[in-house]
Amino acid sequence: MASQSKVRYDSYIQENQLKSSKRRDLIFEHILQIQGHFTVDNIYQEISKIDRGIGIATIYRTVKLLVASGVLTEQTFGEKKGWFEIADQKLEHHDHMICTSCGKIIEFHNKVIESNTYQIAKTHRFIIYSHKLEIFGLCNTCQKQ
Amino acid sequence: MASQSKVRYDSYIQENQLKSSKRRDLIFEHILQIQGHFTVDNIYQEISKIDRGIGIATIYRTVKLLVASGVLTEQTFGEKKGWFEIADQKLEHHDHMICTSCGKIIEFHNKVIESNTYQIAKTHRFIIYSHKLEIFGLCNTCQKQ
DNA sequence: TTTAATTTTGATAATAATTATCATTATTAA
DNA sequence: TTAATAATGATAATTATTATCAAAATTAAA
Repeated sequence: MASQSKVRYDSYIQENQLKSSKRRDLIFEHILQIQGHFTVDNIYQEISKIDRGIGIATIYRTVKLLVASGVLTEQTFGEKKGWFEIADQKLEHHDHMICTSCGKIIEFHNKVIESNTYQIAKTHRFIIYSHKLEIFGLCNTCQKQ
Repeated sequence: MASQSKVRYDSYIQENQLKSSKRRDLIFEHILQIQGHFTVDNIYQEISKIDRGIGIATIYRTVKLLVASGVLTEQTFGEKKGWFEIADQKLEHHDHMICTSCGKIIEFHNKVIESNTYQIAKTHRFIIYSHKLEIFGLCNTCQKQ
């Protein structure tokens, strides 16, 4: 259900006494359809086709709002720009394997890594807000070429 | 021993038929003294005090060379700029816990996480070049405030 | 040790991603 | 319908980084 994102989006707007707007709603709806990871520019290119006059600043503002409201999470994947994706719908966290040759991103989840991550934080009396494991290397397809 | 870095530095220069230079050597020697993580600007500020006329472009170039030669590794720590540190001298990889309040970086190593990382890559027939686990949150000191 | 080829350098322009500014437009509650 | 305030697009500003280029430094050869 996409409704978890919707609740987060609506609540955030309500709780911060923001006003609604057609363009922000359009961006939100569009992002919900996206599978996988994307950049601000990706969305800007796509939405520009539908809504001719939209400015990139609005995309930046909306994506920032969606991160603040918990709808999206941001990563850098070692690059110096933001990559976004829909926040985990379930409670299960996932990590990423990034192919440095073709850019493919493979998601995975590992319970052992997960529990050890929490364990090590506890040892250091560290409160976890978020965590990410990134593996860079060659995917199976690229190895063959 | 700092000699592992020295070997890497010298070999890289030799193998790429580069010329030696006083300023590059100065930056290299200076970086070897640094404990922990730093940015290009950190080094630029410090070296400027010793060598008045050095340009920031030379720092960028040298740091890039040091990464290419394996003396340094680069991370982003979720920010959109590069953070550097001396590459692991031992074979043991380490990860980072970053306090989002004070910026403190705690290093740690966990064998179970490590082996599971390699295991999951194997499952996906993925060849690992590098990997990094970052934990963001509140350090013990900041929790008390 | 002069020369010639090549690399390194600093200054600065260019680029990329993002944020800030500001006048105009849209939304909403009264 | 209006008054207050938020949202928007255009664009300037900012930050981190890379590219360009003429001058200086280095090195190998004569």
